[in-house]
Amino acid sequence: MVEVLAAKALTLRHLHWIFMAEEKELRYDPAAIETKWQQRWAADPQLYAAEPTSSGKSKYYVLEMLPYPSGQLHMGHVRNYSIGDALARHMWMRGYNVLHPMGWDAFGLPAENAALKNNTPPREWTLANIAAMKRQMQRIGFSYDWATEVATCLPEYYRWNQWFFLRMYEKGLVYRKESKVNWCPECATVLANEQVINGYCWRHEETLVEQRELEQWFFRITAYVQELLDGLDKLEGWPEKVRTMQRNWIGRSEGTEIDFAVENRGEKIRVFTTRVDTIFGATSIQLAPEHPLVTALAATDAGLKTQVSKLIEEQKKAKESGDVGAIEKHGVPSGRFAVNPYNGELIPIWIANYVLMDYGTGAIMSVPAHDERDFEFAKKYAIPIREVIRPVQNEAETEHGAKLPFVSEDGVLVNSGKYDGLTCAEAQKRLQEVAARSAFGEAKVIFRLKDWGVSRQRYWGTPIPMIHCERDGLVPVPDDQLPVILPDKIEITQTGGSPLARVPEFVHVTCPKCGGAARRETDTMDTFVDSSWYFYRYTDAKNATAPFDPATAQYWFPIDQYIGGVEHAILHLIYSRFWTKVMRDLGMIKNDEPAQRLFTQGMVIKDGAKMSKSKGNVVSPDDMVARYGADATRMYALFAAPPDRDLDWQEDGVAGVSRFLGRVWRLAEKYAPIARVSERIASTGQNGGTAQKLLRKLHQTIAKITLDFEGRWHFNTCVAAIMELVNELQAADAQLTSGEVSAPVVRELLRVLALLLAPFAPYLAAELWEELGGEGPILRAPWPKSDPALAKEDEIEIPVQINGKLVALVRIAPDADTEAFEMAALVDEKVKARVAGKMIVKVIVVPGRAVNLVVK
RNA sequence: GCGGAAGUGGUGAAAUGGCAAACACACUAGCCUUAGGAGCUAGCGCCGAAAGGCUUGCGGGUUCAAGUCCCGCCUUCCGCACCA
Repeated sequence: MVEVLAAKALTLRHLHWIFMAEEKELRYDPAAIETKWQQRWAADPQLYAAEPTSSGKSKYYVLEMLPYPSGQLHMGHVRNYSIGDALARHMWMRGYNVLHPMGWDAFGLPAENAALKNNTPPREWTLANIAAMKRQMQRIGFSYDWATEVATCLPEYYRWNQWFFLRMYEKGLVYRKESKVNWCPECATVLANEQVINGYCWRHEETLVEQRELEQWFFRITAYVQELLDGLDKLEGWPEKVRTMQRNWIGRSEGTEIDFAVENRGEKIRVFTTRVDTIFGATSIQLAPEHPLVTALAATDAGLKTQVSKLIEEQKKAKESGDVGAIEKHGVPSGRFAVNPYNGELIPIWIANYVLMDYGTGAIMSVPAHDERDFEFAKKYAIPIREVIRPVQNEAETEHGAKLPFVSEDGVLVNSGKYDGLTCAEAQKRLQEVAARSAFGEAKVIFRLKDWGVSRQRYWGTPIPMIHCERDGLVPVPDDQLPVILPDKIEITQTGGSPLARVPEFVHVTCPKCGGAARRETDTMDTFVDSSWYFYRYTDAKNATAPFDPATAQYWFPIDQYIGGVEHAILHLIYSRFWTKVMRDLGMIKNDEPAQRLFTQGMVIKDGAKMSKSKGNVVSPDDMVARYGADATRMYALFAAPPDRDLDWQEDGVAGVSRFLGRVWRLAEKYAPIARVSERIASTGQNGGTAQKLLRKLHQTIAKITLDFEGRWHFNTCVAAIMELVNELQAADAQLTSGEVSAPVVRELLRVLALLLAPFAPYLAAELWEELGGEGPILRAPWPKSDPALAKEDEIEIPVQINGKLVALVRIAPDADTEAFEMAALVDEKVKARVAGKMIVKVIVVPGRAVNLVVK
């Protein structure tokens, strides 16, 4: 009895299976198609490999920013990589030698946090995440050459960070100095700026981050500051926004430094000003609370000391809360006076909380009449306000003086002794000359950009290859002892500075110079070091004797197209420009800049907000791929908005793209047999209007998409154009089925459709290509060429306007002459009716576009 | 405050100075059916029964013609900010 029931159940299940199988024939099944092709592609490691530099083809290096291996791709990645992948595939089809690599920015704090939380070693956690994300990328079908894969946490990679560090040390581009760092007392460790959120620790919402002085390693990026600034003008392939952000970050400022002697003391105060022309209006000197002179004065004055530490405290708090501009201006008089070198005037020296020690000289001359902040401060403390610049434009205003503070440089000097009457610009020049001649000042350019602090008191990063010896001081690790391996066995805790300092086997070494006992540096490098040169490593990823081969790098560089998020506009993109210049000066490369063109894609948002766990609006790529397929997911990412704009993720939209791909698939299923017939039966050459119409649309679509890839990158309209083409094919079902459209034309239509889809929906394109009997991988098939003759319309509809208002549409050949256009417009019934009884003053014909009648 | 970008249907959006709303989503109606996250057909900016009129943040301007160019303003987003 049991057996009978079992047999029956089996039969039903069997029937159901057959039934499902039949249904599958009619149904687009992305999972089946994509699994099949994923396996085939995985079995062909050469598919996405670049050819040797001797290939003779033009090279094209397309690069997407490498991800941090968090363990999960997010939609931002999918969008970024879908853009790059479409471009790479297109360039392959255009016959270029394409380098399209991927890697992992694998060092960083999250691995240590995960280690704490899950008791998993950072290395293990990171490598597992890399494996998981690589699987995701392969599932989506991105065309990376995995043979050049780079993971920055592996010794094969980070040994070259150390190597570069030593080369830069030799060139004086690495140095050590005391510096302020963010310190979380709860974590008992240093935090990166990004880990300080409104002055609080990112892990301890209630803990204020402190500033501490520590010995830190620095890269002398300021040695290249002017070149980094000037280079921006030449980076025409970079978004203006990014160039502007970098200019602001570099913050070049031209001005003058002037020494003010301190009355009754031997010292001088050096101030920086961009407005030396206003110096006769200086009615006080303002010092930063941490200025050395203030420290000296406070040392012998307990009362002053208390007040100054209050100012420092205020400044610190403001800095921590991230709202420095909102601080209430506050200061104390030092009781001392300074001498204005131009006129010998004695002016009081104050100490103010709005003056910063780390900009300029930490001291300013205060000119209340011509500076907003000085004005506010002078009002508060009743410091004299002396007007020394009068506006030139307005006579009436000049007589009574301008409204103060008058900050414009569009004026002439007054109350300035022999300089009266000069314009601001003239005065600046003259006053600088005088200062230089009398040796109390000079013209000076200062920058906001500071040297790059690279020390991190953390475990999961590149060990800094230096040794501290009591006899020999700082000793670099010799090249033949590289890499300094990051020890595996380590206990990660949240307390007590550099974790490496607690690994005795790591710390204790013999000094390479004297052979005596010495200690290793236990700080590791900022992870931005890793990402500053990784794209050079891709060109020669397996090199065990050098970071890369210069000749190979020279072939591939500069990167033709770099694609990533705008959040890297400053740090990563300045550091990697700096690194490129350093490598150039080391003689390793010839290019001055890493990337010819940069594209910054928009964010992926959902319900009007950036996707984030806390908002609960995260859409998982895995989920999308499982429901709609990889093709639909990535094609939606390109279709929903132009790539540079923010994209609002709407799942219904993905479903729509998936339905579209289903239509394409069914279309191919239906007509592929007809298309294949053409291989055996000669073309009759008899194609009616429908065939012509379809071919016209086809060639228009080719032209549109080709053009877009060449610069505009509006892939959303490319996808729309393919949809229009498919809609037309579908509307011509009767003619396609009946044979009215000949088999060779059907074949051509489907073949080109597959080619056009290849950059956007590579799985389906490969499937169609195979079904149509295409030769080799579609990726290597030549990109179709648009035939202008076939694309041309024989008749177009153009608007006829009367006084700029649309009144009729007339049909006419697009290449008809001006008279024909005018005639066509004038004979139209609607036009006649509107013109009747009036006078045509003028007829404007824009051939091929419009006719406008000016009528009275 | 400085710098940058953007404002178009119910939604995502499209439009070399020349028919505003292509392509899609959602919605409505109908058909088909293996009742599906399926397919097909049609409709779908606003007002209006229709004819027709109106419509690209607001106000000006240039032009035969402006979503597009120019001037002023408003709003939103992003970056920088007591930078001397």
